[in-house]
Amino acid sequence: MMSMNSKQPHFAMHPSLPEHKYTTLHSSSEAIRRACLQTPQLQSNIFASLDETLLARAEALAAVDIAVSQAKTHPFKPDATYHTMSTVPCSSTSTVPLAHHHHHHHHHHHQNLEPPDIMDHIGSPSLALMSSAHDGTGGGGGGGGGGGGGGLISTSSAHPHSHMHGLGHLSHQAMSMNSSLTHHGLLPGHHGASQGGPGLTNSGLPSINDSDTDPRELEAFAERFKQRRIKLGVTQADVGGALANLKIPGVGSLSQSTICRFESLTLSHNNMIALKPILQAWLEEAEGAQREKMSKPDIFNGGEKKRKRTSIAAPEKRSLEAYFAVQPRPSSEKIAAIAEKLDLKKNVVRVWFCNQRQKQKRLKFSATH
DNA sequence: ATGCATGAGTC
DNA sequence: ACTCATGCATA
Repeated sequence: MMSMNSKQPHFAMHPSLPEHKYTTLHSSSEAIRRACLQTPQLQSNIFASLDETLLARAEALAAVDIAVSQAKTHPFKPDATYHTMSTVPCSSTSTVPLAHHHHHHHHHHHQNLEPPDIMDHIGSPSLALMSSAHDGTGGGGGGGGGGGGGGLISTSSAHPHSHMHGLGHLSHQAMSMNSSLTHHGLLPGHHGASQGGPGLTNSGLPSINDSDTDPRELEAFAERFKQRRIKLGVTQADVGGALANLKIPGVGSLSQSTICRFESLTLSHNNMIALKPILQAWLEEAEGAQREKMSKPDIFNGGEKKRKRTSIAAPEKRSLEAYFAVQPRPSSEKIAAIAEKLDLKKNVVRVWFCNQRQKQKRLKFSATH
C-alpha cells in the first residue's frame, strides 16, 4: 500500500497570488524547516556549535530575497492594526462532547536552551561573506524603523470578543502528542494502532473505536464526506452551520474553515478524530432528509463582523522563518527583540511562532503515509 | 484555502 | 506563556 494522495482541487478559485514573487525563498526556508523537523536532534547540535552558520545561511537566503523583493515593492508598513467589532451574537454553548480523559501525560518542557544571540546577527549584514555582495537593500527586513510600538504587551485581551465556539474544546491537549507516535513508526499495514490518547477510553461517550483513529480511515472518510457533501449541494459553511441543528449535546456550529480543514486533513489527528463522528452524523442526517424531502431549515446569520487581519509583509515573514529555523521556540525576550527588529508588535510575533509550531504539527497524512 | 488571532485548559 | 481547537478575514 502506498500513499494515496488524492486531492481534488474542487475549489480552485484563487485568482493570482501576489506572493509569487517570493516563491524562491519560500522553498528554501521550507527546506530548512523540514530538515529541522526530521532531525530534531540536529537542532541541538547546531546550537551547540554552528548556530551562527545556519543562521547566517538562513539569513543570507532571506537577504537575497529581500533584496529582490524590496527593489520592487515594499511601500507600506508591515503592521496593520485592527479594531474589534461590536457585538457578536454568538449563540452556542457547549460542553465537550468527547470526553476529556485525563491521563498522566508528562509533558516535555525541556527546551530552554537559548542560543546566545540569534537576532544579533540577523539585524546586521555581517553575513555577506557567504555569497557575493548582495546585501545592500535591506539586509534582513530589519530595516524598517520606526514606529511601532514594541512596547504594548499582550496580556491584555483588548478584544471583547465573545467568542464561544460552537463545539466545546474537544479533547484538548489531554492526549498531547502521543498521537503522532500512533502512526509514526508503525508498520504500514497495521491499522489498529494502539491508541494511547485519541482512542479515548471514553467513559461515557459512544463510538470511537480503534478503527476511527486510523489515519487511513480518516483520510478515506474525509474524502467521502467531501464528495457526498458536494453531491448534496451543500457548502462547507452550510455544513458548519447545520451542525447546530443536529442538536447533539455539546455540539454547536463550526466554521467553514474547520470544515475545510477537516476535508483537507489539515487538522491535528486528535481534532480529526473528534470531528469525524459529528460530521458523519450530519452527513447521514442530511442525506436522509434530502431523500424524503429536503427541507433543511437554514441557519442564517445576519451579522456584523469587522475584524481586521494583520498582515505580515513578505520580508518580515522571511526573517521570521529564518529565526524559526534555528529556534522555533524563542523566549519572551527573544520574541520582544525580534519584534522590535522587524517593527512588529510583540504579540504578533509571538502568535506567529505559535501558529508556525502548530502548522508543523498538523499531520498532513501524506507526510506520515 | 490559509494567515493571523482568541481563549480555554495546563504546566 | 504554551498547546490546541477554532474562527474571522482575506487571497
